[in-house]
Amino acid sequence: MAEGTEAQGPPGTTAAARARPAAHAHTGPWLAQVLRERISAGELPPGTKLAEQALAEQLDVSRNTLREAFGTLSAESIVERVPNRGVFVAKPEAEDVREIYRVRRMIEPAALLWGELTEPALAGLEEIVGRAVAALEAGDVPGMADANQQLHGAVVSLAGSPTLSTVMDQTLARMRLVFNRMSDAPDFHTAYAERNRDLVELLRAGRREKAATALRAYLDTAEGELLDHLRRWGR
Amino acid sequence: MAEGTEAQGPPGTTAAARARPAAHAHTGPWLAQVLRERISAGELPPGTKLAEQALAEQLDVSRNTLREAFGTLSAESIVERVPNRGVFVAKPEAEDVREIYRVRRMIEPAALLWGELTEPALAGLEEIVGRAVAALEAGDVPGMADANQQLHGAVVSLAGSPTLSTVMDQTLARMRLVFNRMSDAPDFHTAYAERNRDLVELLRAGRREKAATALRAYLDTAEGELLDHLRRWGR
DNA sequence: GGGAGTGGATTGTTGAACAATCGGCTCCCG
DNA sequence: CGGGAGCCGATTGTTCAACAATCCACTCCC
Repeated sequence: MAEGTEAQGPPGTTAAARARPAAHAHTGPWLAQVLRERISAGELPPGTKLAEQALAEQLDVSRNTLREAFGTLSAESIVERVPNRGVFVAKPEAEDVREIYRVRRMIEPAALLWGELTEPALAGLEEIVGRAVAALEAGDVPGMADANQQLHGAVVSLAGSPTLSTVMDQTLARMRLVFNRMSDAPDFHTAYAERNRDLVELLRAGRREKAATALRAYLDTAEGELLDHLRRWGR
Repeated sequence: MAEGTEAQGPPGTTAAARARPAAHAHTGPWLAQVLRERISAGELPPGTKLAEQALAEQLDVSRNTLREAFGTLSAESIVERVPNRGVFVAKPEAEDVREIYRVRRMIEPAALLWGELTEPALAGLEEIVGRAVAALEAGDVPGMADANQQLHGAVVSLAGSPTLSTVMDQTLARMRLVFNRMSDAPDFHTAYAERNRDLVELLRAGRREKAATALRAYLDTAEGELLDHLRRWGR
């Protein structure tokens, strides 16, 4: 998994320089996306220092442009900026986990209660649940994690609000950081596939309040387990 | 209200250069804040083009630093960046108003339903309502607008989540842009002071579901009126 | 009168320079 | 031998100046 999917390549004509959208258009956002992917993928684990000069020449962009990308990522809490010290890949603590779940406990049930339950949206949710169950039976843990995140993202998208979907995406990115912190990630998602299925069935039946309540309980226990594992395993 | 509160002054020794936090620490965020205030205050009305070179020398910062501030503001949807064309003060259209209310209709009632109703929080809400009523009786329209925004911000802060509070702050900033678009702002807020009072009373009585439902209805009508006025007066 | 072509202005990006600050090292002193 | 003050190198924060790419408006030609 080292080549092919990753858009490696800066503007210049040097080393690994290919597949960049265009020379004179948005290198900043492109760069931010590259870093996002590398961080989510687990290389650049939490706590890693991102030195400006080194990274700039490795990615073959100017220090200025790299700085712009840092600004974006720091606004997303994916990266932490310490004045005069540098930027580091965010290293979520217990408080960060609590904040993540505070957000999720608000916007996910809200979307269930008040979002627009169109037929295609419901079908989409069921499709995702199907994939999660398939991954479960195949023992494909990363696949389950993926499907799980997609499901919760799809739930929020019921609200029909790009703003809230963005917030949820960023929150899920922070979740990935939390998982990256725990080197031995137990199969957190195994137990949740079933819960997700029940959730979508409640939605299909139109029982929104019940679904919202169940989701809140679900998020409560998930937060608790995560905090436990963080206490025991996370440094 | 032209001097004293505004932190005018860049790094150099030139013209209006005073009261800057520190030379070698965060001019970017400081600059973003200056622009935010100028935009919210109504100078730099929606649609204004923010030319890099002109603004840079007027504020006595480098074009690079100004660019960083633009990045921040564009992430907040306060400013719109058009590639190779420049940045403009955001000019909210009907769709933007709908998006604003989609967000508010989710997170405000959610905070009412599931936020933590501490005694000091309730007292804070009541205090804001008091100020709004006072402003109403004094005919102080800007004061009412202020209190109104503060109230809704305080509602969301019941969720206890910095992330959601930030989202709400940015959403309220976009609301201010909408009002700035409508040169003849009628007394939108007059009718809402009373509704706000009822809302807080319901909360005090512990009737959260009722409060949430009322707030959603409130937001619906507010959105409708805003869209009407935008159709008739906007542009 | 309408459309292609051209010139000027503005943005996107880079590179290098300098000041400020931090961390670690050495050296001195008790 | 231990501990703290002071210095040095490395990194970050900010600015300046240059160049390429793009767009807008104007002119000119048909």
